[in-house]
Amino acid sequence: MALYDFYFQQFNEKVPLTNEEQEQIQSYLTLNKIRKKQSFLQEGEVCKSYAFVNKGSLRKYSIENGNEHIIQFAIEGWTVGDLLSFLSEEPATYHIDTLEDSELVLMSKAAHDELLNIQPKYETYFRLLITGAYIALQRRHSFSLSLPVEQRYMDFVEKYPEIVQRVPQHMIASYLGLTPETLSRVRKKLTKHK
Amino acid sequence: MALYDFYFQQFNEKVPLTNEEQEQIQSYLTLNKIRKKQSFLQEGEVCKSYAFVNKGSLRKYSIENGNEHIIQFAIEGWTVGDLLSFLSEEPATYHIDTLEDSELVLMSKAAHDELLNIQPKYETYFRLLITGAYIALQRRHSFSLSLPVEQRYMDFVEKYPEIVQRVPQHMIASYLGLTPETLSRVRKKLTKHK
DNA sequence: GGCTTTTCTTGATTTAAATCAATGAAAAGG
DNA sequence: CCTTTTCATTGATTTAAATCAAGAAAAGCC
Repeated sequence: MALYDFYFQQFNEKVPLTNEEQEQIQSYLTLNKIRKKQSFLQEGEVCKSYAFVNKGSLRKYSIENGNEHIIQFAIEGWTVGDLLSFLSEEPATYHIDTLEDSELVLMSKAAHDELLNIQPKYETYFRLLITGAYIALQRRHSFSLSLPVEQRYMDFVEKYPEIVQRVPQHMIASYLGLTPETLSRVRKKLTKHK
Repeated sequence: MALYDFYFQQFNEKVPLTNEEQEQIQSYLTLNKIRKKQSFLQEGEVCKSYAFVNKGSLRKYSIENGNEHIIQFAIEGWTVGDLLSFLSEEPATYHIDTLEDSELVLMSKAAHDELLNIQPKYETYFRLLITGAYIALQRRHSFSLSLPVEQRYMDFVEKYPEIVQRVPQHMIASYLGLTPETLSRVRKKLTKHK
């Protein structure tokens, strides 16, 4: 079915699959539609599925005494979930919800475990997925330690121009660890010097 | 040989190996001794090997206009390397050097690639290694966005008491994204309220 | 042991960002 | 369409941490 085309397009870029393998893996996937501003995962619940974003956008965040801190955005082609909760089946420490009407391709924990056992290419795909995420996160953390706010914002705009278009500014501020007011002032300064 | 015992002890905790498998993997490893304060990797070089710390300690850091920012410490049982550089064979963006006399178990890129192809258990080991590192980094990044300095320092002390003993305080400050002066004052405040 | 270097602490001052407060603009929703 | 939220900007003030500066303590080395 065309429903999983995008998922397998991304998969094949990492690990090429035969048609049979693709059908095998597809049988473990389910589709899930969620409307805008609905919760996909709440802190304290177990993250039962890992999600690939077919359509729409989500945010992952933590809440620390009333303040939301956005950890990650996910748009089409990205995956999202609370990995620790998913793998260990312990309560999640993050919240995940949709920013727009979304369509998710879900891999349940049971499906994930079984595929790891029976389909080496799935393990390779997952390894590459996590490796990429780790490298990106390390870069991001490193930047947040060493670069001034202006450069961190410019880097974000350059790297994720689509997210800048689709996500409210105050959420990007939260992602960068700033208040909305500060980001507004940073932007003002940057447009002046351009 | 006993030289690799500690490496395989850690490996077996993630993925149990038979003696034959262990010997097979061992034939791809090399041992490396480095004296205190020597470089293991410099920015701009390609990270030719990923290192497991048998003995000693290292730090990974970036330099941004003269300022060092410590990304990671590695003591016995940890692994360290510039993962992006290692996998892509592009120039490293990080520096890595020893803090004490150290002994490293090295896996070269060629060995890594070959083992991934011929020994599924090595792939599983590596997947679990990176998965753990990713989860830990996400937690750390999340804390650095949301927790006040005091709690971040307490969390560090609780999680890595050994590193606190062995590493100069100003490097811990750098790891936490603080100046040495600020960390000194944070510590003073914490001992008072205890 | 004494000398040098590194590390840590403390104080005074500056600076960057948060907070507080208000207004205007845009988007969402009936 | 109008009303209500949500969102972005701007200004004034406060606050936390960086910076600047100096001295004390500890560690490393001939």
